[in-house]
Amino acid sequence: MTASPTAASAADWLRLDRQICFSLHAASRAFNGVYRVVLKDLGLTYPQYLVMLVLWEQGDLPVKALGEQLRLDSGTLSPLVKRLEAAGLVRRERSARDERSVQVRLTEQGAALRERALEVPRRIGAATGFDLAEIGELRERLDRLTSALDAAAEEAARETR
Amino acid sequence: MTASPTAASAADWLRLDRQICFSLHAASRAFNGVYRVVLKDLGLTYPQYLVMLVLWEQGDLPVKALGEQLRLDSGTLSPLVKRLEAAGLVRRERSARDERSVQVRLTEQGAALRERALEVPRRIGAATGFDLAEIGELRERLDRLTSALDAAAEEAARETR
DNA sequence: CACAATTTAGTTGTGCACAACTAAATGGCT
DNA sequence: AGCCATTTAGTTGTGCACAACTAAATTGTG
Repeated sequence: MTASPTAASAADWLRLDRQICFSLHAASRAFNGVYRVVLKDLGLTYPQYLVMLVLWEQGDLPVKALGEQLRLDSGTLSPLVKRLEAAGLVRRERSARDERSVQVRLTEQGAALRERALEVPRRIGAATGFDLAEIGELRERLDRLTSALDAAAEEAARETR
Repeated sequence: MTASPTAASAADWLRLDRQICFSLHAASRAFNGVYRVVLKDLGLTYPQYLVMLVLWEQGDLPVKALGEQLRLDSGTLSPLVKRLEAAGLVRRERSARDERSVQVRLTEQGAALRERALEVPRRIGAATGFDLAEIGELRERLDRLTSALDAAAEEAARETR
């Protein structure tokens, strides 16, 4: 198996895999890191900021809808939203019509926080040196990658079954 | 930039921020997800796989060097490496020359796992539909983003001090 | 109507990321 | 030599991600 072409190219792929895995992993953590610093002033973590962004944009939503928007399940969202509630930014209210559903509502304080959050993208964007076109292109590529990966996960899971 | 700069453009940036934040966050988790499925056979998590990739490529390393390669600190690596040890894939040995340092060594079993891991990149890569050039380009962009973000985090941290 | 299947949140347990801290060994400096 | 700063791992605590599970309400079907 030493000098055979299959083994060599498989090893090359392993090296490439290390590179791309690492790049994405590092980028994600770097992103998280810079937001952590900027969001510290607002008292938000990065995932909490994502939730607030959705609420600011779309108004009050049930946990279910939040999870769909952000692709997060209740195991992640339930405690996160509770922490937002503890911070006084949202209220959780059982829907009267469907008692299974919990509506997440911005409080005055939560809505007001948006004003301060308007600063955030400027502080990030300005410093990264990426212009709008580049951001858009990167985003398009990442979304394409995500779709492909989701499909691949489906495929891989099917193989295992 | 539009003619009316302040409120409208800040809100626009907030919306863009939501989009790019979400795209990267989602891509990272999708990546994690597809690897989770594929790595299940090997009994590895994604970060554990990253550590093993470095060890396969570069041989035994102290925890310090692993952390530098992967930009992970001891708070993450110490328990992770312990779990790899518990799985029989590595041994941890205090260096005789410098008793502060802990050398992470592949066991026979750990080295042997590489053979099975050679399958992994093919299973991922084939399914994503990205060719080598695209992977390279994406990687270059992500690395540039990471550098910029690291610099931005430095900058932001300096502002706060 | 009765009851099984589905939907919606929440809980529990495992692992990762990171900040803040501790402990021990080392190296440098006077 | 003596001491202090640095280096290297490890520990503790908080929060996120996700799998597997539970509980309760709702919906669909015979």
